[in-house]
Amino acid sequence: MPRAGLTPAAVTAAAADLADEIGLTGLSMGLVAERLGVKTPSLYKHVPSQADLTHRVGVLAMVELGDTLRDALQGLAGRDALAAGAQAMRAWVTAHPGRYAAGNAARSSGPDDPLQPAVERVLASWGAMVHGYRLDPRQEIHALRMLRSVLDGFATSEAAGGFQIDASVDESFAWVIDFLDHGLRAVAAADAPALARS
Amino acid sequence: MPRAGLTPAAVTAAAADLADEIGLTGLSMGLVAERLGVKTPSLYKHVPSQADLTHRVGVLAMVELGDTLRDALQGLAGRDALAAGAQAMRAWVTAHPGRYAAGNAARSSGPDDPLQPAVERVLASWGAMVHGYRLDPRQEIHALRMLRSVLDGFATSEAAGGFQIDASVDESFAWVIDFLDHGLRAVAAADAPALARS
DNA sequence: GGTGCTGGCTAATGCTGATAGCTAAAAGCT
DNA sequence: AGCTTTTAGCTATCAGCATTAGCCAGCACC
Repeated sequence: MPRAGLTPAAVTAAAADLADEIGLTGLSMGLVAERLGVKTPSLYKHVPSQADLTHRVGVLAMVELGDTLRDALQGLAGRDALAAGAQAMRAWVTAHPGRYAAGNAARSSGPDDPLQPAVERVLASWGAMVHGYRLDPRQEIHALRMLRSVLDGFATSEAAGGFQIDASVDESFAWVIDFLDHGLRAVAAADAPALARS
Repeated sequence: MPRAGLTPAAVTAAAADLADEIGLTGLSMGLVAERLGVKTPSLYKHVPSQADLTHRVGVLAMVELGDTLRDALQGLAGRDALAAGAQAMRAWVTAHPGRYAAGNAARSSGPDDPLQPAVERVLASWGAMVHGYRLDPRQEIHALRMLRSVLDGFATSEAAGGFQIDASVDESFAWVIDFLDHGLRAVAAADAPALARS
């Protein structure tokens, strides 16, 4: 019997794919093993536990989301960056709901946990989207938290099938981006005099 | 040995309390039984399965959240309603994270599922908050979805300990409410001429 | 005060995560 | 090539939790 040639990364990737297909809660070691053409105990040669595996899926999710956002924001600022980043985030979460759920559920479990930098990269992208509006620095953190809340809430609600009413979700999303853009521009404009005075 | 006098509602309440304390994922039939001073199999005389129990917790959550929002919005409109409703929602979710998680995870499982009306009551409260701004009716659904996204995203992120940076979450929340209020008023003002014209 | 329902119990099953120990495939060395 | 060492995958097994079966005592109602 030839070897399957698994690696921790391969196991994580299979688990992530499976999580996207059947949901994070439905994930089991048996299904991951079956997907890889291997018996369940073999997985433990590459991954210490199921908890660790889902943690790895969460890290993978944040790394991929960070890459996606970075690519989407290349060379853009202001409204363009907001629209592109938000759309990229929504599309990625819609395509990878299981991964995203794992990423949200993951908590940092040590000083050299790769989750930390991955999350920071995502936050940095959102920060860049906000920073393009040149707000009062003291307000940036609030705007960042709002942006995060909106994007996460929208993506999560959509992925969970929460938008039942018969109205285009695409249209709603565009409306939300528009709303945020106008609002952020208004905040920036209101700050400008104060900054000029100081 | 005297009887414990359990009911489906009592079991659900115990499960909800436990979910708030240890998290929805940590919930187990054994812990619920222990909390009630009973052995595990006894629970099945009142609840058909664990899946059904968590579903009941989700329904309870939506009913309670609906009541909370209805109470908070009594006699308020516009900015006051927005602020009161948002604060009430945030406080309730922070106090009952396990219930809320169950409510979000619950999917309607039949035509006469009490989850449906409970969710609709919550949506109706959010709808009332939005309706107070007198938007173009075609935009209300988008505003409602945005409001839902923001509130859900903010509460979820806070409950998950996602706001790590050393800045007041209270302050951020107040800022967000302010942002939404100004934005919604701007949208209403932009619509007003169009409505007058028609 | 008997009778039927019903809520709680103990015992047992099945599934899933996880460990122990074996074997054979790969990798390295001479 | 042939020998040794490492290690990936296997079978067998255990442990924990959800769930079911079947028994028995408390309580309601006559």
